[in-house]
Amino acid sequence: MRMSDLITQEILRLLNNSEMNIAEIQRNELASTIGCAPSQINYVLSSRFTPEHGYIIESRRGGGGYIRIKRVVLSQSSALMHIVNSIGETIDPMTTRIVIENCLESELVDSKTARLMAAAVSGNAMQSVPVEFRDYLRASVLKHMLLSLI
Amino acid sequence: MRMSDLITQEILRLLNNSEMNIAEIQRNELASTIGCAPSQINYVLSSRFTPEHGYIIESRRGGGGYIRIKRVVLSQSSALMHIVNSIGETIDPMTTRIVIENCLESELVDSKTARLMAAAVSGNAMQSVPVEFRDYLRASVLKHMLLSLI
DNA sequence: TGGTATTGACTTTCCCTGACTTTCGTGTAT
DNA sequence: ATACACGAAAGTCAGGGAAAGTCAATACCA
Repeated sequence: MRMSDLITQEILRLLNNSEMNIAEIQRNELASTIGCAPSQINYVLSSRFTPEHGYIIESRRGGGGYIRIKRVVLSQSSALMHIVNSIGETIDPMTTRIVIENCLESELVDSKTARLMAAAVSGNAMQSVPVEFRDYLRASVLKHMLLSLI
Repeated sequence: MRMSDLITQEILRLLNNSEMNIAEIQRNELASTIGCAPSQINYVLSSRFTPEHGYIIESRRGGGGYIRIKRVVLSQSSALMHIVNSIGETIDPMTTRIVIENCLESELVDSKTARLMAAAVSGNAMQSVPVEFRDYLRASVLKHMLLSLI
């Protein structure tokens, strides 16, 4: 059994025990009970509990710090998941516009949210990064925004 | 529960009990009822009740001294404009978090919108662009999103 | 042999305290 | 009245400890 699997298992166990689908851990504590390097926890989180996998992570450093893993529950959100999964590594402005309009028409988002997302990935907003990165960036930002709605 | 959270809670309670959005405390007294060093109060004030967060502090030393915390309420659009203007060419992740939390606390945006914006400018979303561009990008995206709300 | 795991060193963020400083009000001597 | 002393607040700052984050190097497979 690999360590990363043990960690994954433990986090899933915590999530299943939680009504709210929230697991809150202390990194060092979990690392020592499992017996691995603390940073291994980060590896597992960033490789298996990403937004694409349907999880949201938030954390806090310092005394009394924590890492909170939220599992996203699939319901109406499966449609959003589907859209997210349909977006590849990159996306051009035109397709982006279409995706957002589709979300609006299918009432997955309201018009205010649609405008917000459009603003976030607009050409203007991205002028500060070189052209060759923009399609990657747009895809990533768009996906993260959509997942945050779940 | 961390001390800083207790202090924060107490100040917010006082603010909510006040018609005028003003909380007046005596530093040493509050510190001793909560059970912390007096300077801890200053820490909390300077880390969580800053103008950035929408608060104004005034105080007086000596006998009968006090600390007065005022919560500022602005009209929505002017508050948003103010925030946008306060964001420079670049913005780091921590400040970003504060700005978004501030918007949330002052009810300029709802929690869903806050999450969306946070997702859009998250480190994860920006991993596709080189580090040296990220602070510029974050500032630009954030400002565009906020302006879209007006 | 190329992707996945794992580690450890280093960094950053956050919390908390205590020693010291500054400011303010008040009482007192002149 | 004036000046001064003293006590009672709040302010500042350096430092230490506790936690999480990052990253590059290495080890381990299929």
